[in-house]
Amino acid sequence: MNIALKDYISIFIHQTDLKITGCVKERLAPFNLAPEQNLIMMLLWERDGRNQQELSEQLEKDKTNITRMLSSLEQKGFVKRVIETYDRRSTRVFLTEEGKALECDVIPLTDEFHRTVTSGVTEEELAIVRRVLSKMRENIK
Amino acid sequence: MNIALKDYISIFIHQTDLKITGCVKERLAPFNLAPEQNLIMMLLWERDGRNQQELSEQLEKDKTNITRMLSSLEQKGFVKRVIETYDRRSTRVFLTEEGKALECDVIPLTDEFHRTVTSGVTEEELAIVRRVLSKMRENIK
DNA sequence: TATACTTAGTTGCTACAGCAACTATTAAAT
DNA sequence: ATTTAATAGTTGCTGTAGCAACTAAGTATA
Repeated sequence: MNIALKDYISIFIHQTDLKITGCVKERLAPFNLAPEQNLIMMLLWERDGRNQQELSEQLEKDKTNITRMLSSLEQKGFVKRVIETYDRRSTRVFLTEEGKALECDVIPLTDEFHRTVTSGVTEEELAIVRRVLSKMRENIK
Repeated sequence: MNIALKDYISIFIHQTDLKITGCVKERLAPFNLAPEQNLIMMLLWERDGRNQQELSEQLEKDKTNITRMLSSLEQKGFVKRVIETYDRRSTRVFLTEEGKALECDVIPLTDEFHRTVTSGVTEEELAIVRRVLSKMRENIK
């Protein structure tokens, strides 16, 4: 092979992402939350009553994913969907009491995970990583 | 929100990975190859006759993924599976003529994509990104 | 040799991920 | 006012991704 697989930075990023997501999944499992479901919850803990459109934009995800993740979260009893009165196409997503209660357990966990992941990495290095990844996104836009 | 979603480097990496993979998917679509299927093909172009165990290790993927991706590649006519005579549990994976023929189209494409992604990024920056991502993997091992 | 352990691969399950096509509803244009 | 556009969300499809449990086959041990 002219270029080894690991030399493709895209593959390196991809595999790193998988490891990280796998670890997050493990840590969230006790709370019956999947990683991406947790991102929705984080947005709702900040402010609930958002519609799916907004969640889709904030998470840069296809709206179909949002639909399905919310169905799961609703089934678990963490959120409820309410049809918007003034525009019946739109649904607003609210936290249940159970969903609200998760925050105090999960936020410390994600913050602690962030510290674990970045331990031994300087602020400068982290800034460079952010800048380079942003540049890469620009490059393929 | 105390920490915005984008401030979690894990999420930033994840979203970057999704953008990159999405772009790779588009570019490979004309060749009827999905991104991860292409990784298998790259290993086979280098040397075919590998067994699924080896592909699994090289790609750091669960063996179930390998099984399913190979089924798809086999159905497309790019590879064929042959049961190993000396150990009938093992199957060796070989390229078909059609599979071999893809190489000369796809390798230049992936190399060009790599150049596109990394354009405007210095070798030093790239080295830092690799080092930091490796460190992160270590941190959660 | 018979039993237990190990290994290679498959199948079933859940969770993303995004495209295409669909319904329902609202807004805009003629 | 009626037709047309656009918008919000859902469903069906294919492709990852990994765990658990399984079959089949080979190895080790009593």
